[in-house]
Amino acid sequence: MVDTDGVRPGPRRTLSEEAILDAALSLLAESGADRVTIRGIAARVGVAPNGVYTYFPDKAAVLHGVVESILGGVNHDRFVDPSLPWRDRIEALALELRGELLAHPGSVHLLLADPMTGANSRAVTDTVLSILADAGLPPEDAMLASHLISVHVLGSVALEVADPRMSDAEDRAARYLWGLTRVLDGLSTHVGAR
Amino acid sequence: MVDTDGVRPGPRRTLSEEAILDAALSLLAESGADRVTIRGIAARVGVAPNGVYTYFPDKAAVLHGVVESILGGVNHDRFVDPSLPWRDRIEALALELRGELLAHPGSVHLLLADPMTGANSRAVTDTVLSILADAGLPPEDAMLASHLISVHVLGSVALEVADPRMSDAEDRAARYLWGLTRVLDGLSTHVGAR
DNA sequence: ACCTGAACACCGTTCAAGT
DNA sequence: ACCTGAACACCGTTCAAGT
Repeated sequence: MVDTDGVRPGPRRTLSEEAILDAALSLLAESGADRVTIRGIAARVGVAPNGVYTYFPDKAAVLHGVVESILGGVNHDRFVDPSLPWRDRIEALALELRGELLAHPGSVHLLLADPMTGANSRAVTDTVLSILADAGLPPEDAMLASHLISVHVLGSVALEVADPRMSDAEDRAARYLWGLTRVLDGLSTHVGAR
Repeated sequence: MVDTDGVRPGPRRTLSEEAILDAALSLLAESGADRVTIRGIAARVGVAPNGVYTYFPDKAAVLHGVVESILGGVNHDRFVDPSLPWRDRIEALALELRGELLAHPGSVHLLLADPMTGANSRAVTDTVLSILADAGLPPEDAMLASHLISVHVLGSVALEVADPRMSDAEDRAARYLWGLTRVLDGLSTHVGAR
C-alpha cells in the first residue's frame, strides 16, 4: 500500500513511513484537515518536529501519502466482473469511494488540491476506465467520462462535508445517488448514440 | 455588492470592508489562496495586523466576503430570458461561473470549503432554480438538479486548477463542456420522463 | 543515517493601551 | 470607535550538532 522502497537500516530507525501516515490519518479523523500538522504528527509518534523530515521531504509529500493510504482501502476486485451491467459497477464504485472519503473528513480537500498523481489514485482511475471500456466507450470518451465521474464524486463529497445544512444523512446519500443517476443517464445517451 | 451596513463614522476610519476585500482579492490573484493572509492584507492596506479585526470578526469572515465579492461579478440579467432554451441558459451561466472562478485561482477551494451561505451565492442558486423551473422541473427535483450543477461547476474548476497535466486551455474548456452536456442530457431525460 | 535543540520566518488572534 | 504594540500559541522548515 505504502511506498517503502529505499528503506535501509541506519542507527536506530525508530519510525516508519507507515507510522507517520497512521498518525496523520488519525489526526485527520479526530480533528479535521487543518489539524494535520507536521508538529502534531511528530508529537503523536514521539519524535521532535523535524524528525518527520527523515521520512518525507515536506508536508505536501505527507499529505500525498495520506491520500494514497486512503485510496488504498478500496478493493477493486468487486468492480471488475464484466458480466455485471456497467452502470451498476460504476455506481458501486462511486458509493464505495464516497464512503471512504466520508470516513476521513478533510480527505476530499486533499484530493481536490493534489489530484491523481499516486499509484492508488491511478488504480481507481484505471478501474473506472476499464468499466467504461466494457460499456463500449472509445478510449477518448472514456477519459472524458472518467474525469466527469471524478468531478461528481469529489465535488459531491466536498460540498457534503462542508455544508451542514442538509442534516439527514439518508437525504444526502439519496441526493448523491440522484446526481450520479443523471450523470450515468447522460453517459448512457452518449453510449447509445456513438 | 459588498455588505456595508452598520458603517458609522468613528475617529478616523481609514479603511473600509471593500478596501480589505480588494486587497484580499489582489493577493488571491497574485499569490494563490494560501497567501491570502490577515497579516498580508493588513500590510497591503497599510494597517497593523490586528487592524483588520475592526472590519471583520475573523479570517473566515474575510474569506466569505471574498467569495461573495467574486460571485457579485456575475450578471444575472443575461440568463433570465425565459424565451431561450433552458439548456442554453444553464450552459451560459455555467460557462460564466467557470470564467469567474478561473479568473481568481484559489477561489474555488474557498467556495468548496464555505459554500453558498452568502447573498450573492444564493442569487446564483436562485437563478439556476428559476431556469430549472422554466424547464418544467418540480421544485424538489429543481433543488437536486441545482445542486448537481453546483457540484459539476465547482468540482470541475477545482480539478482544473489543481491539475496541470492537461496543458491546453482549449482542451480543458472542451472537457468542461463535454461533462456539462452529459449532465444536461441526464437532466433532459429526467424532465422528459416526469 | 537518524534524530535533536535551537532558531528563522511566518501564522491568527487577543488584550491592554492610546487617541 | 478605531487603531496600535506587544504578546500568545501556534505553524513549516533549516541547520549545525550529537550519536
